[in-house]
Amino acid sequence: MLCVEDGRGCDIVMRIVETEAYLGPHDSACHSKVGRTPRTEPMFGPPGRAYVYLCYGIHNLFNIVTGRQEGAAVLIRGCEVVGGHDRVEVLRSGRDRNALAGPGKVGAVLGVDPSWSDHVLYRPGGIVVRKGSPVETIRRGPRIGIDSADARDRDAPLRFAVDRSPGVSHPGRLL
DNA sequence: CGTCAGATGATC
DNA sequence: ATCATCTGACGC
Repeated sequence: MLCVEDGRGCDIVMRIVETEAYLGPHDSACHSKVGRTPRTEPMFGPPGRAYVYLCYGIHNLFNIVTGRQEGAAVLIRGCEVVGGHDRVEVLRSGRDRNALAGPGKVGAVLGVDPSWSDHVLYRPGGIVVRKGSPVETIRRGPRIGIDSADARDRDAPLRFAVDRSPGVSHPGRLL
């Protein structure tokens, strides 16, 4: 679960339904492959924090840093909005009420930009990650949009999605 | 259903 | 030059 606490009683709550794993410098699809730079530095920091970057000059993609100092992170690719719909609807152009299928949409609703990198996600305030309920079926498949990676990394099934959730992008590319 | 172009800007 | 995307426009 992902909670946005704007401090005005209009919090947004969303269920994470699609993710991708980026394993570290040895993963040719992972940003940390270039080593420590101003942009990738957050990935080498402590886990449980955010890594946000601007993608294609338009979309801010939201990641959760996972490894200790290893440059690993999880990209949040899809969510279902379960609370604060009124707040969200204004921000979205899509028609499906609570489905945020695609990392750019998730980032837009979260209202993040790269200045959110390093934000602590396990304490109240701003954006908080909470434990959700167990899920019936999780499907997996290759990651999306990483064609320039080595074939081995490109084909690795490191994308995970809740079966039949409307918040999952590219459902046809799951195994 | 599929593919494709264009928008758009930080990065190294 | 590259790029972890989205949308709308096509064609089948």
